[in-house]
Amino acid sequence: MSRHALLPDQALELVARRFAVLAEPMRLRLLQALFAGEKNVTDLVAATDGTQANISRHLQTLTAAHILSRRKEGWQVFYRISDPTIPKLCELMCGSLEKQLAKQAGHFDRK
Amino acid sequence: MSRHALLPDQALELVARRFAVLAEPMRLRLLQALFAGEKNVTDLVAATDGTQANISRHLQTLTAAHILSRRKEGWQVFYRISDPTIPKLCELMCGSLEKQLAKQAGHFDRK
DNA sequence: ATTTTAGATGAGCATAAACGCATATGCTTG
DNA sequence: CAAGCATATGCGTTTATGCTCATCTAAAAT
Repeated sequence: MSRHALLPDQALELVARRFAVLAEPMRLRLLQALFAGEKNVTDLVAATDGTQANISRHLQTLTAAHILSRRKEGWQVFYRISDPTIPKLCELMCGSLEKQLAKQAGHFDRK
Repeated sequence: MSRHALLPDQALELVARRFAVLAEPMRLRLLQALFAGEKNVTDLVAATDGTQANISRHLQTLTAAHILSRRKEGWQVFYRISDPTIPKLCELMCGSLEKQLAKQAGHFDRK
């Protein structure tokens, strides 16, 4: 058994779908806001400067992907990051991007 | 200075765009094929069971994102993974998915 | 030089998803 | 039970992107 068996099509579809959930600036803004901890929808709308309708949809998307979890309290709904690998994933991605940009920037500095 | 400053909109756009590149089953198939090492286009077409035109486009996308690098040798073009964080990223993502699916499966086992 | 083979690219179509607007649901309090 | 606030959702429009078919470029061989 190889350490990295090829994933079947169906699995790749799932992985791709999960990456796609992270491939939206507004959803990344929401995740950033939630890195600090649980927040309700109104706060998230304020923090991300989006419309209530749009934020609500994105929260649904993130929750359906089991990246966020919902908790109702009174008439408010609180969301928090439920998948601990998400922050690491974002950090890795940012690191990769930074290195790449630094290299491109180097093409200008270099004399 | 906080360890996790909020990224500005423009940066989030870049991060989202980079996630989007990984959010395609065919591109993931290509990456999987390339985990084993450098390959030319014909081999990649065979390995992924796609059309030549489509594979070529996806290779462009991955190269433009600085995830792959190109090397021409005679009339062949070889591609290889140039960003070492990509495998880690995929591994993390797969792990996250596995855990999630295992949890869902548990909802059936549990008596 | 012509042919052959590997790879890239342009045009058109189809699908998916994000956004805005309006409206609906659901708690909670008076 | 009525009114009000927090959140969700239906609908239509727009934009982005993947796929196919056909054509094009470039390198190699004859």
